Amino acid sequence: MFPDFNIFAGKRGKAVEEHEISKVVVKRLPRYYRYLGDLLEKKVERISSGELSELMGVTASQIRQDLNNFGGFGQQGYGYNVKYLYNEIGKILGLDKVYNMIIVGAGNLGQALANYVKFEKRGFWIKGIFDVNPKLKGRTVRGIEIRMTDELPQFIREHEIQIAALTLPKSGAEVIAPILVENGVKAIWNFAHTDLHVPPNVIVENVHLSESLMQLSYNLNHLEITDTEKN
Amino acid sequence: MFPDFNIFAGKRGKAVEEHEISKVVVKRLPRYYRYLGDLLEKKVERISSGELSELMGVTASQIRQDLNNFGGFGQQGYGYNVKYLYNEIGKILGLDKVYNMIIVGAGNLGQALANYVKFEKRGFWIKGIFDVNPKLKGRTVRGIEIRMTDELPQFIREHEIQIAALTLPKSGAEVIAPILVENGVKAIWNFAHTDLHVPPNVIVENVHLSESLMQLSYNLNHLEITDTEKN
DNA sequence: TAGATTGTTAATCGATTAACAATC
DNA sequence: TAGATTGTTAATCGATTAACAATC
Repeated sequence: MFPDFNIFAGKRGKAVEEHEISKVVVKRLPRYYRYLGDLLEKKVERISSGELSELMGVTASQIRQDLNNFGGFGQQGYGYNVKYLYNEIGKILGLDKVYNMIIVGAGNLGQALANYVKFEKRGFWIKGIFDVNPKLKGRTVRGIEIRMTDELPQFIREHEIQIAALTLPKSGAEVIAPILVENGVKAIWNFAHTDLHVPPNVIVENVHLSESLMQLSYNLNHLEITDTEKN
Repeated sequence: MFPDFNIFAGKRGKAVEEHEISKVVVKRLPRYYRYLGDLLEKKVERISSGELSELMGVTASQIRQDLNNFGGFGQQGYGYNVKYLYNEIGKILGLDKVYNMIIVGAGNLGQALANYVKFEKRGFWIKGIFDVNPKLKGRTVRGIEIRMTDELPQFIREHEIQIAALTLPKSGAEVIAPILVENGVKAIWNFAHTDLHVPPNVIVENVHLSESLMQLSYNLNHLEITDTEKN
């Protein structure tokens, strides 16, 4: 009754042409990916933008617009094949590839990242952990030896590291970032409380935890009047 | 030569009236706060929207528009007094208050948060750490004892906990969230890979690390053509 | 085929930038 | 006062939502 899965395979040709995708769309893709992954686990085969919109609390229009930035993944009268769409978004996000990654800063946060096994499942391989503190030298986290930061240049080159997570204090991060870039790191996942200055061909993705907590605190203090009055 | 600092004190009256501030403005406030804090440390007394815009890489217009959502903090011909503006944004963000906080999930990430001393400096006091794993019972992190989650209801009530950081796996987080809410927690800092469903008067601030890494990976794979061709 | 739902265009809404009069 | 810079209005730009023809 519903069209065969294979018909989807041919559709991708359409999407090849490149155009700049807005940041806000890119930000929503991982969430689509997560919901589709959950649906896949529940053995859901197909879903319409309407159903997905209800599930995710966004408009169906937005879902269709977002997806059509990358090509026509759906089918009129049918909706979207969950598995196919999941895989396609995975490819768009670059999750079909493998990345060599290091963690610089072996404190609690760095170790938390190192221990987060799921990253490796998604193709992000942690090849090394570095710190400035000589006391940590030689210790291991999940089998990965902690090295000193003076070994960084050689290590990055030898292991073709593309991604570095920076879980150091501000001052350390600012010293280390240029070293990473000089030796070929293409993307920095920055947990330090500072805006790193890097060449335009290097990606910086910031995770500013204290800023996130401040947003929470703002919202806690600015609940809708009707709610604050209830108390 | 420049007007006395005290003249600023009277300006706040203007800002009292309430209107809904857009999410994107609120998101920028902590960054302003960070830059102003840095300027303060450098003993900078005053700054114009033009100078700040250059420092931060945003337009002066945006800075002035953002600030004027909350009132007139500047002075024509002078600019903004750094210390005053820093304090005012702090108040807007609710950083002049004190919050009782717990961490639920004593894994690496939970411990990383517990060890992050700066939160306490900003008024976020960590009163307890909880986990489901009985092996962790009684251990301490930075002097704070790890308790079992069945103690949560009583603890939240007794210590008037307003904020809970959820550093548990998805399934645990979904079970714990309603318990937190029932017992009076007003805001959840959610690190679990799931969208929590809570009543509208409860704040949820999400930190989805894997989604952040996916954004990085997207950007790594979609650099400007000119850059990718260079290689 | 008829019904459902996409892909896409057009309308609306909101956010950013520009411009400038007000004013310190 | 004259110069500088804000606060704010108006213009532009971009993102979201609505609507519907295309089509499976």
